[in-house]
Amino acid sequence: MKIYNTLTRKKEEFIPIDPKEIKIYVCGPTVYNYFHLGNARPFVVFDTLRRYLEYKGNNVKFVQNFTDVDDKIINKAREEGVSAGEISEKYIEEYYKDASKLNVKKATVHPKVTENIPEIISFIEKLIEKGYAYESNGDVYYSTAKFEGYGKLSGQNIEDLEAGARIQVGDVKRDPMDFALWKARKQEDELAWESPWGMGRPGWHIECSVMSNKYLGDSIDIHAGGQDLEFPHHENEIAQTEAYTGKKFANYWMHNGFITINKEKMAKSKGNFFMVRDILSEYDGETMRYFLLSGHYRNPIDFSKELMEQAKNSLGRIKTTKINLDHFIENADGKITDEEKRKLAELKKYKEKFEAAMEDDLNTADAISAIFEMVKEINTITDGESSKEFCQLEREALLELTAILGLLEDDDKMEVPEDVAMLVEERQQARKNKDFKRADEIRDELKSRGITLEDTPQGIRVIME
RNA sequence: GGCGACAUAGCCAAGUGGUAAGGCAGAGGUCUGCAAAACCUUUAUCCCCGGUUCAAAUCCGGGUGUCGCCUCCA
Repeated sequence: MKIYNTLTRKKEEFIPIDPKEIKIYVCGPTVYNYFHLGNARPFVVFDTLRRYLEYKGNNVKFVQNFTDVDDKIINKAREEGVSAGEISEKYIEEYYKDASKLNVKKATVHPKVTENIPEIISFIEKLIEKGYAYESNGDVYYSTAKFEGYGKLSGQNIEDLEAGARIQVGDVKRDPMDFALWKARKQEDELAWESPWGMGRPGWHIECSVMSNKYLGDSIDIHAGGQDLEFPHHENEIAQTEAYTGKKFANYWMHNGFITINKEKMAKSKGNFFMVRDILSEYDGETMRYFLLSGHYRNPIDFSKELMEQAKNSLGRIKTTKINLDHFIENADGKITDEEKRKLAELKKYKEKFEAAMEDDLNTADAISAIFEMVKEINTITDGESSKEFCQLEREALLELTAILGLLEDDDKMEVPEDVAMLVEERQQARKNKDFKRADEIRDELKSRGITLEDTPQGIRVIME
């Protein structure tokens, strides 16, 4: 598989450090609110990466943290008059709910900052010992000038960054580019822990270095996150971890592009964001997931209602094929014929195209096109005459691919309610008696309840939303 | 000021040297009591200029436009 590596700005063949266990770290959410669609993109994209690697037979250790110590959490707790812990616990729960709607699997480990304070403290102590960090008034700062490779991920150099002059120069820092590893407590009600430098809490960047190191070891295969984390967050992680271990931190750095609205980045600070929770009231999670995978992960995707409608209709085409197969399977019989075996073998070419696309830096847009080609083929070669076994095998072939993208997993077939079944029966009688007026009435009535009736040569089909 | 990304049909979107995938929407048709679904047909020389090459959407140079990072941010 080829992966575009931000570190080298090139697509590179992916070679795991230990083929028996691929190690991936993805920066997770700060849990002070529901997450918005922009936050959702890396969750979905890298979940898809994980699914593909697992589909190819790999064992993947996937770590995604929860940042449960942060100014924003503390502020929210103050606003609501509850503890920071209550806020973070609540939104961790809500994260799982929304993530599950998006078919994002749980990580192998979801570590929290609050559970790793001793590790963070000893990590910082070692950085001080090695001369990469210094204490100042109860804070601890990382000395960027000490780390030779600083800027290698983002292509920046310290002089240019300083010239940017957007960084606050404080008395406490020796250099404007230095960043906090540990922050002294400023108010009594702040979340704080005992440390060699007094009461305080970890800075933002150190947590990912520590948790990645603790759960995945000194060197990992892939570190991923949104493009906006490239600098300074990931740059700082490299500086911390490599200073600490003396080894290369991550071999591959992957960054997803932004979700935009009217071409502008969706961000909480801009106020132009849509919570996944809110979008779910209008579109299901799979539609959102499809939407997020319909373009290449490194390109921006513009969010709008119109595009969500397109996504819904597109995904609907794939779903319909599955529903059609289900219907054939229910009404068909028999073993696969030789002719059908030949046709089934033809479907392999779409699987090959799908894999080739995924191998090429996770090109989900191209992979989806392979699914559509397969869908068309299945629609063409399947009818009421097809054997049951053939239909079942086609269904498997289709769902094998959609599962890699985390789509078509909502398989909860709803039971047709008694009253609906009776209306359907009445309509069938009406049609038999050529009372099409009554038949259409019933169909319209059910339609208004979100139930679609379709007459097929194999009998009536009831589709419920 | 420094660093970077993008520009393909009405819309979305692949394609990084060999003559434009796929989807949505639209139009026409087949099928159907009518619908739906499905199938068939139909819609582009790839922002502009110049260069390299037998050959460029694809490489190089220059422009124009849009966006992002450098500050919390996925």
